[in-house]
Amino acid sequence: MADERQLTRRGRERRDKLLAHATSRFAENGFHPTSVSEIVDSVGVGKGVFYWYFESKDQLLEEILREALRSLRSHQAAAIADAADPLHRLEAGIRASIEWSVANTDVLRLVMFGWSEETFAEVLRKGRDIVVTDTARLIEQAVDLGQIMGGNPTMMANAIRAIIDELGREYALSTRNHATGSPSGDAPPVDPEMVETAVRMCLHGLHG
Amino acid sequence: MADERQLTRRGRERRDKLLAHATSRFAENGFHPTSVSEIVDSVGVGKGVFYWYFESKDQLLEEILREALRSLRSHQAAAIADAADPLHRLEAGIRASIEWSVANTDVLRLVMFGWSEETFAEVLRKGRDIVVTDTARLIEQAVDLGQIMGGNPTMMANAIRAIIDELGREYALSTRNHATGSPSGDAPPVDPEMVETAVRMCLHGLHG
DNA sequence: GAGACACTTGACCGGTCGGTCAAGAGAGGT
DNA sequence: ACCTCTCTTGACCGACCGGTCAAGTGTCTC
Repeated sequence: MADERQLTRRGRERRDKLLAHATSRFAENGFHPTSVSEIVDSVGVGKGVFYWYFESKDQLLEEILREALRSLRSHQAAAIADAADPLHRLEAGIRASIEWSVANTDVLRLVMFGWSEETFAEVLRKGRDIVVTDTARLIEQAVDLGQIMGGNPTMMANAIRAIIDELGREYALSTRNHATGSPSGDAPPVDPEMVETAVRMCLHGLHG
Repeated sequence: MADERQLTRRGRERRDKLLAHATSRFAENGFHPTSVSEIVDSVGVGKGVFYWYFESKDQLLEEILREALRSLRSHQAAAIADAADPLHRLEAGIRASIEWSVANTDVLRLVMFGWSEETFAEVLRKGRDIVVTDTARLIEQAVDLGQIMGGNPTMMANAIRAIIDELGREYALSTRNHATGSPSGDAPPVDPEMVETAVRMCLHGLHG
């Protein structure tokens, strides 16, 4: 598929359906073990359709990863809009990120995979840097206001992202309950204790 | 290869060499894109040799992952032996884990991959649970002694492991400098600021 | 030197996979 | 009715991959 094709509404719907099914199949079986034939079969179309909408299997995954970043950031942006000061914005961002992680466990698995191959790791690095920069900026502001102690903002932001990613995963990858079959958005329950622990660890560490 | 074969010294050396080369090739190219032929070629032996020492490509990766856990735990155990109280043991364990991560960036990439496929994720879950339980026990002890605030020890332990894993990765996966070519143990420099940030985030969070 | 056993070789096999393409089908516009 | 452009089909292809195996070679023991 060329960079940008003129899609009709029917076309856009097909494309989205392929994206959704691919995400769910990849998450369940792994990227390489899932063949393109498997994806198109699960949607019920011929193989050519896939290559009408996507350049290649790799490019499809790259798009899934990029779209995930876009979705996460917009979720964060919406969440921190109301908060007044940097510290509260940080906390709101943390909560929003956890919510997003729990709601997108499929994508989290793909992110894990992505880090294991250079092609995708490059995409993820760029995305990660953007999110970390966002957070680091908030940390700097909070430091300037004397709300928290100083330090290397980038590293601190990375630590926060780490907690979010991994605590989210505790409920995402540990149990094997990612979307079985069709990608129906079954809102998973967010464990409040987990969220509070994550927030507390980000803000106060072990000393609570 | 059967469960346990009687290996001569030469045999054990061959096996180790295959393990090391496989780890480095997997980390550089990804697990699936790296063929068994590529591995044996890089060692300079015939393909049959691989299947003399390992049951399958999958079983090889499982062994790499299990061995990684063993190595990490023994590194941790050695580090916390001297520390007197639980809190200092925690800190020593954190430092040891970061050192290990930075010294084993190749394996870290494989761990990322492992989470993306059920077969390997199962192995990783077991390993992760062991490490988390170790840490959670220390946290409980520290809480009992009033050294830190209470909470869900398992979740807190997960948060700590998260920080370690990810901050370690900042220097492992972000830059593309994993062992190029033969797996020569080139001790990488550990950034002291990174270690201190990680320790501080684990203990005190953003509030420093 | 003969036998036993650890190890090595590399051609070979069945199967799968990503990707192509010639041939059309649908749908809108005029 | 006819053209155009989006979309769909599915057989087909070349490449490659994990794994096998019959036929060896090296090395130790007695």
